[in-house]
Amino acid sequence: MKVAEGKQKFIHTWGRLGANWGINRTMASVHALLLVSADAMNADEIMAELKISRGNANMNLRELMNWGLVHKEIIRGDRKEYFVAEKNLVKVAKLIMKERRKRELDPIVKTLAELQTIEGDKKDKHVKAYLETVKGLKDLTTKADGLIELMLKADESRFLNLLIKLLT
Amino acid sequence: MKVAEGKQKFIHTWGRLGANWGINRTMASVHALLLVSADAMNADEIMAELKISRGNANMNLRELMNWGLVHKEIIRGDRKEYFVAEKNLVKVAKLIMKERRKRELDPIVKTLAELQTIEGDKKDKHVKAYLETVKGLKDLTTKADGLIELMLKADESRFLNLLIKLLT
DNA sequence: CCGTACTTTCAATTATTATTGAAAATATAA
DNA sequence: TTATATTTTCAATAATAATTGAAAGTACGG
Repeated sequence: MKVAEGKQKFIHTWGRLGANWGINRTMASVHALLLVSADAMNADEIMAELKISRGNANMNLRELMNWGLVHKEIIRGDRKEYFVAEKNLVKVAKLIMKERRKRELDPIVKTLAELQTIEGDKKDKHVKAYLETVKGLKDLTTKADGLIELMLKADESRFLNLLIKLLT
Repeated sequence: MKVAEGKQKFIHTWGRLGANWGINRTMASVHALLLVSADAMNADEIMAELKISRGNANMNLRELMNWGLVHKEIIRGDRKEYFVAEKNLVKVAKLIMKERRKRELDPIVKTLAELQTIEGDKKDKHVKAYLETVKGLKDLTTKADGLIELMLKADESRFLNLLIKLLT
């Protein structure tokens, strides 16, 4: 396989991956393109490479910057803005985890706590089924939150060592 | 808050959660409804409760069964089919992880291995950037796969102990 | 076997989400 | 400041995904 073909496939694969994870397909493609590019790229280059409109490129680049996955780079004597992706994929994974935790997990933990405060006969099987499910899910999200916290804090080698230890 | 209201909100919350995770909103709602219901429900009851069509209910129930999250229950002397959700949320989380690993992670690991086999000068910075990203992502997915494996294998208490140990 | 109650399928429709492109806003260099 | 290059916005449009509902398919009890 040639490099150009590999890049194409990589962009496609990452795009599909993103779509399964609540990330817009184009945003994931732009990210993939910048990840496999040696140099910073400007909007026109990205538009040409991915065959997308200026508005689309702009919007998705902004969103990638909001996630902290991409940043602007100024090149002296060039009016255009250039974009670079964070290439350390461990950092990338952590940024994504952090963002999703903030956007999704935190609000859910809060909602579940509210949902536990209902009036009604705790002996009634319907009330019981409800409360057990809500409690179970709250416990689970709390645990997931702890795991994410751990992954975000732990440095890579420690985390790897841990994994190895536990898998053997 | 009354139980009925709590149920409504729970179904809504779980539905939104699912949508962020590549699971169709209605499928998540049906799942939520069965999770908080004390008794098995038939198609008509589910349709009425969620205000969805028969076709929609049928399709999403089938998908939930494919995931192993819901199963049919036969009630003697009743021609209707009844549905029950697995209520143990740790089991539920494991089933979801298993299914998503199968559907997404496995194919990606395979693709990334292919993408590493390119022709070209490994000294060239473009080739280098490409290979480093692909390798980085492969390492990451392999690690993620190991973590999932661990979570699926480890019994709950061991996993909890581990977490506690590491968080303190 | 029937007749009937129920389930499944899927083409057509509706709802949702993503994308375009051109106008407005902004920034740069002279 | 002004002329111009570049970026941003957003209403209109296109693409995608979910939903309906009625017809076809199944299976149960007699």
